[in-house]
Amino acid sequence: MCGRYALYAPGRRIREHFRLEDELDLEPRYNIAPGTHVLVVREDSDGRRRAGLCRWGLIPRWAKDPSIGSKLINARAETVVAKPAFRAALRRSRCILPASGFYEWKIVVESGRTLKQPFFIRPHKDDELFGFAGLAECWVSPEGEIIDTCCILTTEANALVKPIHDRMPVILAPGDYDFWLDPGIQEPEALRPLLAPCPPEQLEAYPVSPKVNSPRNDAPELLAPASM
DNA sequence: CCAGACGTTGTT
DNA sequence: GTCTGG
DNA sequence: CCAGACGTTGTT
DNA sequence: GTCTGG
Repeated sequence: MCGRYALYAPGRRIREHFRLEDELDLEPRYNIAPGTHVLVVREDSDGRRRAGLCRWGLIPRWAKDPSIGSKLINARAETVVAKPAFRAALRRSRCILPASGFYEWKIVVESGRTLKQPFFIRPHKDDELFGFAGLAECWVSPEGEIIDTCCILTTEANALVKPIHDRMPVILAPGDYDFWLDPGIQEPEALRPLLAPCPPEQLEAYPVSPKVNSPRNDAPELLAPASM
């Protein structure tokens, strides 16, 4: 799955990679957790790519209780087409979440004790960026409060991630960004081929300190390789 | 038909 | 144990 | 994902 | 809003 990630690339790099119209000024983040505001790339009505912020945790339009958002942080690519909670967003409101890397926890049973060892998974190529496939939805509370929300699609783990965890985020090929964001594509089955696990050669993984467990710890040292 | 859920992950 | 918040 | 709270009443 | 279960 994808329940924690990082985005520390300079705004200039993010802009280049995602071909954004506007300047970006972002603080680097090493520990992005659900429930917080995250950067999303969308296509506006003029076909231009725009960056925005959404709360991570999708709240469907029809929800009366926004706390459902804390459960809808991921959508399974294999079943997303059929799920009422994601159906509308998949048709009309796809987005991409820029990332410098993501965390997965490996369950390690050692002398009878169960430990969860966090790993950081990043592009194998230095300075590269990930674009996670995402869905967005705008929720309006009964009092009229507007909340932009999003979630991240997940898929089966590829060969590199599998020893750590059996799920991983959908990492789009840059050549697929346009198609994924195109609001004209309303036939969800046409999007299927984009949602495969990315090639393992594009990734590298290494263990990091359990300091990352604490969602409020956002220090750059979280990226430091740790021994297991 | 209406009522009630609508999700993923991991663990048992 | 289970839900909420970050 | 993990961490941390999880409740009501009455009083300040 | 839309699907599932009764």
